[in-house]
Amino acid sequence: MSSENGKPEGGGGRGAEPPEQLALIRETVRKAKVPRAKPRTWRGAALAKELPVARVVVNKGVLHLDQFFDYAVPEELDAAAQPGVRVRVRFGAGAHQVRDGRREGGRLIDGFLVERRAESDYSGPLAALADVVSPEPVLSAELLDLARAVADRYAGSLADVLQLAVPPRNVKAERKPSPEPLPPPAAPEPGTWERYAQGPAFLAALAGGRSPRAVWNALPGPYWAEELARAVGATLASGRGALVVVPDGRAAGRVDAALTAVLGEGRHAVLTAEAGPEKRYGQWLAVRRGAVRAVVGTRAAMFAPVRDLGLVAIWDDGDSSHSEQHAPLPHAREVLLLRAAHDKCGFLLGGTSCTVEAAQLVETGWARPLVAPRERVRAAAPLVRTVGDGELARDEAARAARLPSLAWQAAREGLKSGPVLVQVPRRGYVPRLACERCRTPARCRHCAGPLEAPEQRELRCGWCGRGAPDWHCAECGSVRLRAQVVGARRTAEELGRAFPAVPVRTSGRDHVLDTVPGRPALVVSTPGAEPVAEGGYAAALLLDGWAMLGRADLRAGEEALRRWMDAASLVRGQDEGGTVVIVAEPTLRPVQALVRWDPVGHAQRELAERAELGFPPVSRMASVTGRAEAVAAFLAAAELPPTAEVLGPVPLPPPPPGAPRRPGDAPPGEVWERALLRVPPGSGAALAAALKAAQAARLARGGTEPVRVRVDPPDIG
DNA sequence: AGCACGCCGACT
DNA sequence: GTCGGCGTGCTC
Repeated sequence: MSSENGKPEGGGGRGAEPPEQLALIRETVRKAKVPRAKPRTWRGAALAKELPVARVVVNKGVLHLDQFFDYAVPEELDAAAQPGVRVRVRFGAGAHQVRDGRREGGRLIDGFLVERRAESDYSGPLAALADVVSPEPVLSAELLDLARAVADRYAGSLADVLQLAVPPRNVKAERKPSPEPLPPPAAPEPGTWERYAQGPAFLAALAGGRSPRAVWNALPGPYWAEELARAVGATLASGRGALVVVPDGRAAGRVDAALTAVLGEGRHAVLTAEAGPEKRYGQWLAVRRGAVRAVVGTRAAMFAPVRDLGLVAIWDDGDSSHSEQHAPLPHAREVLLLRAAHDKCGFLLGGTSCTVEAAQLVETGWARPLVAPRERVRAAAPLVRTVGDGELARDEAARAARLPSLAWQAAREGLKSGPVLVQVPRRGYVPRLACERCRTPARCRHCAGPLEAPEQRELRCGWCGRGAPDWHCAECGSVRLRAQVVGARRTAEELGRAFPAVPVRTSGRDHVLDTVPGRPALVVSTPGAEPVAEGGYAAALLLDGWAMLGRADLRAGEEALRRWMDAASLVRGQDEGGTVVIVAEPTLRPVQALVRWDPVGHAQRELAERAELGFPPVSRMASVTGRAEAVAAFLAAAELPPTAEVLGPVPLPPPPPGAPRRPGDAPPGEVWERALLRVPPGSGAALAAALKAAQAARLARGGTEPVRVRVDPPDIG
């Protein structure tokens, strides 16, 4: 909403006074009334005759420079200096230095020209544009507005968002002409959208040029990609463009194939990191130039400059890859929501599971549910059976072989008719070790970190990396270790031994399989890496129940359910005998939701609970982290909205050494604190603005001490 | 973050 | 007088 165009306050007037009287009078008058300046440059080089002022956003992410700067347009750059082009300008203190009649000082930096104007409201003399990098107008007014809105939403700077939104230039790609745009296709048939009560109506609305908004709970099975493609096709048929954001390259590949099947070649672009910079920029340019009207891609594609947007869609919004890793850490779902609101276009949020945010969109009435009738869900979903602690304890076979007998049974049955999926906890190759006799976890003598035996090699500490060749149990003195958590490879080995006639395949972090054939096989995978099986899996064993629910995180339940459902969706429906066995307490809410195949109900209950407790997404939160004094000083200086509540600050546990540093983590050896700020619905923008202002003021005063501000912090206890 | 300006103390 | 310390503020 708040578009602070140009300078926030007229801080001008006390620049170097011009020598001659007339100018002095003009200057005085201007100070008293509306400040306006004709572009004067230092050596009076010839300027563009029309609109000689260029408003520029400089490519510096620093918050206190988050404003436009005006430059004079020299005559020779007049034609090229169009809104949206990349420019180079002199920027920085000392830019007013005049030596030998030439302006020096100020470094050359990149920026975007956002507007040509007749006058500047800056009172000092304007520097001239140094160069127009390329005539390609990469920053449209729409993209600028979107970037501004995202920056405001996340208390970040426009330049930071633009860095995410506009890919780096590639000369070769820019020189190549984009293909000719094709006329709109005919609207596709609803196809498998018929399975959803409102499915055909949703497509018809898109094809008819309207902008329906839906939260779509997808039936398990492989049709979601094609359904997304049909929604895109319907939008194209209305003469508008469409954008689909998916969590990873695999999903992008599936939607890509589906789009080709539904629309034919040449109608869509794929924007993922996998293509090289030239190809990627070429695709991006084809979209910007209007040569291609449909886009599928991973999170960076959320900013894709699709012309005349009719639909934005996101698949599996609970996947953490939808969170951007660069400042200001925006989330694809929120960016697409901003686009849908601003462009008044259609919106489709789909997934097998359901996030609390998705449930909220339906609850507030902003989006309509797009769901299949209950009996259809029941038939399409596999039969889910649970193995709880009680059963596990009574189960001789489980204790002996680390797998409950129900799981053995399901595997044996399933393998008669097809592949069986085994979902095991992450970090499969590095099992946690414990004393074989008394089960005391094996810890490092120096730092108490967990000991590991990576790939059967020597024992060492997982935190500090020191070797532990002479380990013995501190409790009982035993020198023998056992794996406490059975890793993917170990499970694979054991299952392989149990079913010697069946091939075992693994899929995990560094080796992800895309598909497996429909023949009997054991497919061992970590969450998120499950390959699709031809014809669906006959059964799945979800062995990581305890691990997923053990995390102390607001989202632990939702996240566990999502990963289970993503795996279970690859299993045949119960009408075809598909079975899932999950090792987890059947009384737990997410486990029940899986058994009943009711992710929407689960999300609704979570939402109600969060509303009651004042948790996001009902309230909006932000975190402020840094050293204790820095956080305290920041909070004292910030003029927070009256509705804001400050929680903490509390010490932030230092991440274990060796763990990958994430944004907001303390540097090694420092103890940081974190304060959480909370505002009720409707005050999110005010909170972000206050935080941004406080951070800008701090940085402008030369604050070098790091204080990290994050809107929508993930994993809050 | 740079980088220049400004207002204080010690020097040829 | 003049050089240079670094504290403060600005960048079109």
